[in-house]
Amino acid sequence: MSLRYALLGLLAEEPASGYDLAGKFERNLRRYAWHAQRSQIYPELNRLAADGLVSVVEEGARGRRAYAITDVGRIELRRWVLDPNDEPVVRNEHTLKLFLLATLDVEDARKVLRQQAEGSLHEHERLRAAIDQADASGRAPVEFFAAELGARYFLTLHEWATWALSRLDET
Amino acid sequence: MSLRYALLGLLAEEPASGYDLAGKFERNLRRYAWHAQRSQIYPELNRLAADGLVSVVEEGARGRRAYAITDVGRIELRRWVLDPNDEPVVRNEHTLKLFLLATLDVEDARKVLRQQAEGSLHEHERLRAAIDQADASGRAPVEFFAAELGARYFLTLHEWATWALSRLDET
DNA sequence: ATTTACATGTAAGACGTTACATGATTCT
DNA sequence: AGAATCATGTAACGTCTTACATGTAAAT
Repeated sequence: MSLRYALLGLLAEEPASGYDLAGKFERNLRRYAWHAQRSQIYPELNRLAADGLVSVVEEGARGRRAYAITDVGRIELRRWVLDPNDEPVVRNEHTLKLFLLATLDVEDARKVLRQQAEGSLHEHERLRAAIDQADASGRAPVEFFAAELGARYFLTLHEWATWALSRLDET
Repeated sequence: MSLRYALLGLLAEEPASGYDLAGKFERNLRRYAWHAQRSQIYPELNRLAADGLVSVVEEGARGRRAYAITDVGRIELRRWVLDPNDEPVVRNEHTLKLFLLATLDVEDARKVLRQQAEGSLHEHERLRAAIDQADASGRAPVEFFAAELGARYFLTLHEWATWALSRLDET
């Protein structure tokens, strides 16, 4: 059911079409939080509309339909975000591969860990620069909390990969 | 197909039964890398055996069957782990909720962040203690790497939530 | 005129969850 | 003797992916 709330969350910021939302998933969510294809988004939007959580607010060119979150949708979104939810399920193929590196021989693992250490440091610096630029322009801080978490996450990944490399060197 | 490789990776460490593997998922993978239920693990083990990637190495009490990875399985596991695979898909309900914090009002956001700061510190300490214990008894690298990244990840979450709370207090 | 981007969907099959089903062994 | 844990599975249902299907508007 997370897809439903991801859509509500994106629509809570501004009205958007299914096509727009697919772009938002791609740009803002898929690397850290959630992924969805268009073929999943369109039917779910129709279900959300049928349930009264969103409504069509604009019909544009090429059959475009822009949706907005309703008051009922906002209440339901808030309920879900505030719900403590222990034991959330995580599926991260990238992290899984990092764990399984330890099952390969040392030279294979070293090579990939070096790439990982480098790549995550680069991602960290990219996000940090974007945050600093946004900070300077004096925007509302809460909008950048997610970016800050991303930056810290990639730094942690970098440090972990470096640590894992040193562990492999010990043996 | 990730489940298949998660199983191969765990079996690359040591032979195990489906029941054992469910425990390994629960303890080592589910919070940051991958999750699987027993009802998914047993059929997949049978498929892996049929494909010659694992084999039954022991039949014990209560119908227990321990599997070991085969040479073919090891080759296939290595191929998958080394495969670059850009754009891996992430689904993390917890992170999604953190991203959607921006849609709540400040008091609600504070509430979530306090829960987050407390919960992630607790998880960090739990994992760090488990690592210290494992360090003393010399456990398998896969479990060790997983726990270390988990511990670092939860500490990062804790620090981020604390930072975000202090940011909210500033205004 | 042609290409690119916009725009919405359906269908088949793969993957994952929840509930159900069964029984053996160990611990207290 | 009873409870907890070990141990393996199936069935129904829900979610997600991949391939297919269709057409419009803007840019070059």
